[in-house]
Amino acid sequence: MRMYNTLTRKVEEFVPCCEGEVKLYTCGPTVYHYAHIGNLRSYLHEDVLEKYLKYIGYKVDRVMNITDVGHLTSDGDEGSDKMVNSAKKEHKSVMDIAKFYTDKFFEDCATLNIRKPDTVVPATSLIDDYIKIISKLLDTGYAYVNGGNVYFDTSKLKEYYVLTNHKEDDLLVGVRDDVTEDENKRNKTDFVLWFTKSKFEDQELKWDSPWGVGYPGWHIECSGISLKYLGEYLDIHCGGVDNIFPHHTNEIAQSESYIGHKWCNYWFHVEHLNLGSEKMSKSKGEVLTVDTLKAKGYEPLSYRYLALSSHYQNKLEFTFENLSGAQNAYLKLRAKVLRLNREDGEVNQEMFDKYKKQFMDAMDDNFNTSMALTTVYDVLKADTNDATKFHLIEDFDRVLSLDLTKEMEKKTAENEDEILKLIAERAEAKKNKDFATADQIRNDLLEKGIRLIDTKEGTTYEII
RNA sequence: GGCGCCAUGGCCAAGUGGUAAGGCAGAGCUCUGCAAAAGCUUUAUCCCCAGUUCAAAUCUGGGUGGCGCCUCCA
Repeated sequence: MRMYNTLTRKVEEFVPCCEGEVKLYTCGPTVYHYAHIGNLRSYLHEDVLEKYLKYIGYKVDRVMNITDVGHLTSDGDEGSDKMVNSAKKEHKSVMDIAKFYTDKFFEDCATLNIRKPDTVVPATSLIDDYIKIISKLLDTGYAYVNGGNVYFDTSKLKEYYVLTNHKEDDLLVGVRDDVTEDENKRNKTDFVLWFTKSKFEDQELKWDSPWGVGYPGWHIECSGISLKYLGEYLDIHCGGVDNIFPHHTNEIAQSESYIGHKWCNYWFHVEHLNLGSEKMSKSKGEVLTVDTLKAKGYEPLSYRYLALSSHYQNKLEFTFENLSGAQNAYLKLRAKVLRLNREDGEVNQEMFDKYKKQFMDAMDDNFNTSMALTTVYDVLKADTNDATKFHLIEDFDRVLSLDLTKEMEKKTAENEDEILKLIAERAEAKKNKDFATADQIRNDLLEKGIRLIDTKEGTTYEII
């Protein structure tokens, strides 16, 4: 399997630290608002990554954090915590907010068939571990205390910008108007490990520490959680591209300074979903979520199909027009698969192996999900029996998770008897060449949201 | 200002040196009372200019356009 590694900026063969096992860490959500579909694009591709690793036989140990503390609106002294802001706005406690949005996040993931990692760790659960790491960084000279906060000293590193090509002199600090520069930093790339200069009014988010009552900086949690649950050697660390700098860069700085050797070998980053004209202003509280898609009548897995149809390293343009196209394609594909007669004979092993190889070649090539999807279409067109096709697609769906072989839920109308009676009346009318009556029945039902479908086997209906 | 990404038919999107996958939409045909569904058929020289090469969408240089990051964001 070959994958792009942000660390080396190359596509390279994946070799885990321990044979047959993969240690995978995912930067999880910050739970002070709903996850929008752009957030979910990352988790969706990470889900494919995890499932494909398992598909090719690895034992995968995956950990995800839940950021329920320490995300500041600004890194300077004026900062306030987003969790606290959210809680204030919604008149709830911080922990209530965190729980509400965490549950909602995993509910949305489930809707998109994104598997919940085995280990999910709230950032607030490991404060002692962060303190231990920070203490050692202070002891070894990688950190310093100034103005009440503990900072990481980036000048102590041989190389700080391991994930990007930045040069320190070129970095603009405070490039955004709403960010104030922290005067306590020795170097402009230094970052906070522990805050005590807090203006929080809410006591729930403060902990005692050797440096005073405060709270951890927002990079330390990922280092702490990962080191605790996955050990000192990590295989793959994933996240969205926007995490590359500064979050992941700082994680590497902290973790490697703490453990004293290389920490993570592969960095997997998912590009952004471009909301473009559909962009909804977060400040107005209009976030484009899975629920938004549902409310607009979309089948949520259409979004998964849309995401899989493009490469995770490319930006994906989201418009409802694109989603509609994906939905058409998805529903047609699913119907096609369900029409296969899975019992029509033995699986042709030669064909099975041939297409499985095609699928794996696509996925092995830096997760070319678009080609993998094309393989599904190739299977449907292949010169073999339905049983073989069905079992191939069922096999691929362990990774794609598009429910391709799952029976669609047949929605039964409450007044089904009545509808069936009308269908029979219409059939009778058609038989008598009374097409006016037949069409009248069909149109009447259509107005009530029932569409009739004529097939060779007779007429059925669907609820629109 | 710095770093980086991208540019393929109406739309989405593969392909990264050997002569343009696939899907959606559209069109035509078959089937059908009509329609729907289904099936078949069908639609491009790859932003521009120059270069390297027997051969370039694919490599190099220069443009143009779009986008991201540079202490909120996946």
